[in-house]
Amino acid sequence: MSIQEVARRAGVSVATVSRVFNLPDKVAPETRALVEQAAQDTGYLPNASARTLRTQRSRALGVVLPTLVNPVFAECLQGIASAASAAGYAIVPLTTDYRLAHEEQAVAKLLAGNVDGMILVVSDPAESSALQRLQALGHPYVLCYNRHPAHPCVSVDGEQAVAALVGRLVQQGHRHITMVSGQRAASDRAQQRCRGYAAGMRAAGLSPAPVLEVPFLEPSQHTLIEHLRGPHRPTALIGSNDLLALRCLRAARLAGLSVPGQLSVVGFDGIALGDDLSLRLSTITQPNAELGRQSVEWLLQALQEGLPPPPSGSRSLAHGFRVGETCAAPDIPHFSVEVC
Amino acid sequence: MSIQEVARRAGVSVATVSRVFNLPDKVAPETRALVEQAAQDTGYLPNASARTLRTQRSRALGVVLPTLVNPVFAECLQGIASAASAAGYAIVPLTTDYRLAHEEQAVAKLLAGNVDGMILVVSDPAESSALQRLQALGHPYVLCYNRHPAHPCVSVDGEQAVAALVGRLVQQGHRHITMVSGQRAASDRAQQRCRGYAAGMRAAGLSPAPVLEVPFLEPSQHTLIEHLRGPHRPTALIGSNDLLALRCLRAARLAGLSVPGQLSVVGFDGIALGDDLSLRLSTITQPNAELGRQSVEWLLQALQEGLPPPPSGSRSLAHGFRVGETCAAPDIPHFSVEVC
DNA sequence: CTGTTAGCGCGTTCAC
DNA sequence: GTGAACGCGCTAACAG
Repeated sequence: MSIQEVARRAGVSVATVSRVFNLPDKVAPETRALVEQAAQDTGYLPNASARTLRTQRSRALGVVLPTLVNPVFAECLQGIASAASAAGYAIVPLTTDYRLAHEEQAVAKLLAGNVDGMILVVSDPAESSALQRLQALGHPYVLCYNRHPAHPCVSVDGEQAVAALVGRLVQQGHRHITMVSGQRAASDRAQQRCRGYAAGMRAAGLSPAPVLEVPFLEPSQHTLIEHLRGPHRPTALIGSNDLLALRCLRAARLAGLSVPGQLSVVGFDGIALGDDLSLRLSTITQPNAELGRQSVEWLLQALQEGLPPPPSGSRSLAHGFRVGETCAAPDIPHFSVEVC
Repeated sequence: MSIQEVARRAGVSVATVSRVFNLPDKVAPETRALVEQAAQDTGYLPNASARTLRTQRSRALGVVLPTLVNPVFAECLQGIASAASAAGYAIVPLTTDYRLAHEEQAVAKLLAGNVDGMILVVSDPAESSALQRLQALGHPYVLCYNRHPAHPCVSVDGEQAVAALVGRLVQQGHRHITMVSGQRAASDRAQQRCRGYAAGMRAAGLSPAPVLEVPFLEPSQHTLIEHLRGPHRPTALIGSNDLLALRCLRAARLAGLSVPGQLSVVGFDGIALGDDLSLRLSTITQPNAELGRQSVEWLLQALQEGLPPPPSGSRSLAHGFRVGETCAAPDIPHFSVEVC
């Protein structure tokens, strides 16, 4: 079922068949009908590889993500997938499991795979050799979630969001707020959120506590519980992402603390699942699917214009705040008593 | 950076360059080194489309899933992705949003996209015209999660799993158990699980209650809460999937029932997130990533052998049971008193 | 409006 | 062990 066969059956040349599929109005209605009929009969579908080889466009986008197991990225990929699909593009996702080496491999594979462009979530744009390669090659790409002045990014300002959140918590009566993060410097996002925490605390006239680092990949509540039982027990915990916030909630329970009475917990990400929990997770929400969608749209637009998306076109999407049920004024402001 | 360029720089013919990449031992070590050097210098990567066009193999697998937002499928896709990647295959995922029409479109797109084979999760194999098409074409594919004698499937026996679960609940003292499902007949999986419920109840000498259908896509607790406040309040709820179970948990809270004291809740799927909740979700676990992995392996093996995976090769993977913290013996067996 | 033809980059016979 | 040449299926110039 090649174009040849269809041409033969329709009694026309291959060029005409090609036109019917690519420039339909350049062909007479009658012949077009003829060709379409023949195509129907044979179940003909233009061969993507041949078309790609000839046009040098694959209509495929590469996507590089840390993992699909974190719903944030699954939601984002869903946004990417539907936007791409709507535009007639296929996507080729590759996950890195947060490993730097995998980032490079992924980019190499996609480059060899003839994708027209790539959307990636890297752990840290500043450290990524894969990105340098892309940039050097002039290959079109957009970063998603990442923020860096030298790269085209679609992201949310996590620093400002967390700073604002801290202000909100302070206004609610919280004074002892701990930031909980995954492995230090694991990602630029985590770093930015931690910076926002520090900035927010200082803006409120409080001194930032050290960031509590917990192993993100293995599910260990140990560090958290210890911290919650320690002498400097906070009244609020900010999870650097929603998955960490969930872990905080569990740690609170294991430590015998009531939420949000004795301990408030707030996350960051706005995964859909958080809204369906027994206690709806309070969190800073990101428009995850929309981040993906806009990345696709920008990338496709750039492809059409023939040059890679410029860093100067980077955009920040607005975050939101889901009030939820895991955050409230502290029951007994046991520390603020001293302050007053 | 085509094969031509490399050949020129290495002072050999294109055929030799090709051999270096495909049949390395068919070329003299010295010339090979020469070519490899030239390839390094130019950053040459064999063009995937040209190779596909020539060999009629794309080394790409299509994947059709309902959605990525349900972690079950995200976990499965992760398994598919890593297995495929390890074998040197790319994947092209397409989501259907549980829409039958999208299933056909997805299959059509993948067919046109020259994938070597497909892995799909359809809503119901018996009703799927997309599958018929695949089968008629003799195109290699494997169903994942679905179960149907006429198709090659990698799945878990949900019917038996739920039946066993009911037995377990009864043994714990539960007599009034309600099955909670999404839109009726939404999927063969849901149907099988409901059958398992009925079978389990009858095996325990109890009469199955009508399945409680709740709108799965919109988050509405209304139906559930009403049921929990009704005269025939059950002591245990079985969610047809983990997301529904989470909703049950929330409904319990809104209805003022304690879990697992007044109400036990058990899910089905074993999503990773369930294990990280304040109350660890009790659930029937499926090896989601493994389901994906095995689908890939079977499919690739079949591709190598040159014929589509046969329905007779279908395999059931073992399920597990996560004890969790949302299921226990009923506090006050208020109904079973009458029974005794 | 339609047909002829030349490659896109590669793998694979065949000679040598 | 290596090279020359053909064709995978398609699109884009160019003729007509």
